[in-house]
Amino acid sequence: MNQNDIQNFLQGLQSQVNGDALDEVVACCSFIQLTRGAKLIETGKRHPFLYLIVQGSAKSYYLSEGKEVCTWFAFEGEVVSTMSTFAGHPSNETVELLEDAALIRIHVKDFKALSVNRASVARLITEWVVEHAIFLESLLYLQSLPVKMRYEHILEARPEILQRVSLTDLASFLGMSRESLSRIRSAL
Amino acid sequence: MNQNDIQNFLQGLQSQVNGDALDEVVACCSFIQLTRGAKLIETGKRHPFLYLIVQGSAKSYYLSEGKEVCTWFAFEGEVVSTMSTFAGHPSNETVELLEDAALIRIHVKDFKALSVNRASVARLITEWVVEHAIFLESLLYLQSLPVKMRYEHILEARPEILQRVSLTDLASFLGMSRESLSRIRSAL
DNA sequence: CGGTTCCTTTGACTTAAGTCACAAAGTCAT
DNA sequence: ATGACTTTGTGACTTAAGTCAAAGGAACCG
Repeated sequence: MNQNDIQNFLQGLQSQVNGDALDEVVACCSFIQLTRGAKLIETGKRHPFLYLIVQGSAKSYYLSEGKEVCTWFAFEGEVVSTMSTFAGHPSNETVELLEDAALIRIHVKDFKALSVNRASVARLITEWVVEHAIFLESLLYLQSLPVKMRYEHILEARPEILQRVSLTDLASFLGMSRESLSRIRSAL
Repeated sequence: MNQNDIQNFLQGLQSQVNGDALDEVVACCSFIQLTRGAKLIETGKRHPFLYLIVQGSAKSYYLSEGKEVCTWFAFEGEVVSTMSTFAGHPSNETVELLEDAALIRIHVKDFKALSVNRASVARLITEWVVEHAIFLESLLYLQSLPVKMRYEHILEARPEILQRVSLTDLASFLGMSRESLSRIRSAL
């Protein structure tokens, strides 16, 4: 994947960054390929990159009393980052690839620097962050439901997750035991 | 509270908005006073204002199966908004005053318009949203704990909440029944 | 191909937290 | 104060969901 491919991919995401600003964004992108299990972001470390998934999938999780608590999954076309990356804090979460993946990596510092002079880039950043915050609100809502309804909700809202994620990771994401998820699923 | 007072209050918040940009921000602020129970934002409505609490407190909640689920409390010096306000969507939540309050109201449209030419305002917006997103992450973590630990955590992290919020609202915020909270509390 | 190992299913039992019901204590207006 | 209303506390019981344990399946490797 070269600069041109990256540019096309970014354009496909329908952002409002165009023309010169887009060229400048592309200039802080690089294309990388990593294998299943690779960690994009690690708990406790500052991590200066954002990623865009071209191909593959990832999960984010933190450890609570030794157990993985999965907070989200990401697939093709989605932005992978944690709020810590934007804030410049050490990350609370680990982001790990579920499959071999092709990614566009963006250096946050460069990207933020661009936003100073390019209002369209600043807007893009705000838009991503607002979107992520709304997503987090939806997760809180999800967790407030009884477990069976959590599954039904995700079955409805993000059926693709069920195809690509292990029962163990999905159960952790839904905040229930693997056994409970297995039972809910077998009861159709 | 006049323009000058507003300016001083904003400066006290230590933002990086200064000089002319600050004057422009102040120009889209107005000062209002409302009584306990007033609703700053209502579920299902678009709401074009942000609020800064000068004096008083507020809670945000949504209804789930007829019951209030409280998502946060805000006190003096805090920004009150929902992500829907930033995104321009109808709100998922209702924000209601817990006490009579003095507030600075900011028109989001004006504020956003300012951010186009004032990078410092754009940064401030992003900063607020990032902060809110990190806060939402902490709520998700809170909800993943067993109920007793949730109470202990809040006792540790935000003891002022316990003084100013009813047991009913606190229980709803902590995702447990009033009875459970009452028992946890009486067991010290 | 057979043997590890990992992932999922199923069953029996436990437990954390909720519900229901009622009592006690506060708050407020007349 | 007195009574009406709201908020908080306690007890008995129920239930949703977790834990533990064992057994099938699928995928992985020499």
